[in-house]
Amino acid sequence: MKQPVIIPTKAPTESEPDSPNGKSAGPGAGAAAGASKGRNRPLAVAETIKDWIIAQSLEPGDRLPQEHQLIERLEVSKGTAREALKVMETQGLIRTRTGPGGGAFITEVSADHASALLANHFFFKDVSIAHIYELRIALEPQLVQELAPRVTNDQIAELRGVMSAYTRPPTSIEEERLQRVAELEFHAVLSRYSRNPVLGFFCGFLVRLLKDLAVCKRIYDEPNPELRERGVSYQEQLIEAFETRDAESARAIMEVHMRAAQRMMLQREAEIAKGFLDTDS
Amino acid sequence: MKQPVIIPTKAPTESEPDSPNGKSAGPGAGAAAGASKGRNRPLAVAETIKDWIIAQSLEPGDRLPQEHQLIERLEVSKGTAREALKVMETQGLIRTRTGPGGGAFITEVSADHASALLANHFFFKDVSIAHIYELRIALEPQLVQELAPRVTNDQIAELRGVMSAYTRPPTSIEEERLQRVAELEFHAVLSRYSRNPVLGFFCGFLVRLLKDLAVCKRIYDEPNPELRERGVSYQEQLIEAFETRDAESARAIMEVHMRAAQRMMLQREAEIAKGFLDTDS
DNA sequence: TAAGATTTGTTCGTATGTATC
DNA sequence: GGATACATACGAACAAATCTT
Repeated sequence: MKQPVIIPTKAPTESEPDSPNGKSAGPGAGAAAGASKGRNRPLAVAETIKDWIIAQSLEPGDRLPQEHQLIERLEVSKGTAREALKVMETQGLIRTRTGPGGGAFITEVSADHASALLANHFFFKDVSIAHIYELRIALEPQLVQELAPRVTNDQIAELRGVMSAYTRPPTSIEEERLQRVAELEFHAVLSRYSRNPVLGFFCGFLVRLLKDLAVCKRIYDEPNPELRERGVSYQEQLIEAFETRDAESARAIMEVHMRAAQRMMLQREAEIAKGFLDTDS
Repeated sequence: MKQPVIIPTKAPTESEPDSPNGKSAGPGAGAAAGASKGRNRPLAVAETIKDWIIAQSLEPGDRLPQEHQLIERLEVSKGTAREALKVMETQGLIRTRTGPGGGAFITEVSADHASALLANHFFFKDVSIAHIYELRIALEPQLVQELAPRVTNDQIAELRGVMSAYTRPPTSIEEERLQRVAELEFHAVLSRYSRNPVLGFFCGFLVRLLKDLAVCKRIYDEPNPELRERGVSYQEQLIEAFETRDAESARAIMEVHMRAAQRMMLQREAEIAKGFLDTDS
């Protein structure tokens, strides 16, 4: 029983009234409503198509009308229709295929795609390691607490599989870096198991943000055997708690783990910052 | 000191993973160089333009080259260039203006825009009131705890202004609904004050999600004087805690408030569901 | 107020690449 | 390999918006 909870709606267009001229109406205003004739911008066309999707309760996998049919029914040119489809493709709502039987198909917006779009929002902001860990400490214990009572044996096996990538000490710097990434993958997998889609997405996004940030700041460039060992130890404890379906202890383990990781990451960040000051310009 | 923390990244396309050039790629390098003819998709063009932005450290407000210049330098047709710009506009990275001195300008991706894009990801998922409140309980107390010691008098005044919209009992059903929305606005404003951009965004997004969901489920359609009074009372207490810069009590107040609101929303949700079962087919 | 310049926005006709049969 | 159906790409001409004079 699919329930579309959110009305997609809403183009970003007219956000800021920073231009003080009281220009009114124009094609920009209420374009989406009466898209039958005349002023049709691609965004309005995209909204109209979305309305169709909602009205007809189309689901992922369903196909949209063909390009030339869209052009007919929307009374727009090919270029405009293409731009509208491009908008929807960028939003992750459709995918197009060429060839017979091809066309635009509705797709679920994957977490990956949504993360990439969301990451743009933080591009010009100053996100720090501290910010991310503040949230991981608040959310990941909650995540494993809810997971523990209902985690399946298959899931536990998958987690063990991820862990197997870094149970052995690394033999090279490159392997060290890969192990760090795999360690983060453990948490990414955890977040995918969440029954709360929002919680799962938030946790997964934080991991992604951390990965970008860590790589960007080269925090993973140098070995840190202590962090690795403690990380593995905590994750093994967590698996044990999962096996006994012990929610409370899973939560406690994750909380301790997160706080320890936070301390170490911040310390490392500070060291690197100092290093830059010493050696750099 | 702006620090771009994230590599912007990532088209969803599955076809051609172009050259894995790092962030230090020059303007010339990239997709356009190799494929002057034939193989140039708008997405690749958009990525190339993003690479330019990074390489030249362009910031919000800066202007991109004009359309015809892009066409020249990228060796693509007008339609393709336009589609590429449309992609970036959809992602919220640029805004275009017509007329002399017009063109494509780099913009920060607003929280509103990012929220709208992210909401698409949850469109086909079953997000419930319970899911949202689980996260609000985890995050909003954290938010006000960090806010309390450093909240400004202006901010307190703004919060009072928002509250003034619903301190009086509503005189009509319509006013009742507007008051509920204003009450949510209180939390949206709070989230904007956060020094942690990720925490702020998460809290704001939850409010948005809740608003859509509540409207969708008609939870706000019927009066609920108890919820209103308790909400106002809690918010007044919170303002008091802000005035004394008491972080701990701000956190405690918000936690109690969130749990109370959760109980009431879930109860209301259940009632409505029952009502549907009774009256509906 | 009005005309002109500049730049994006839209449309159309046509050609080409690509996947299926 | 050929035919078909479909998206993808190109370029010229026109329309609309906005700034300047």
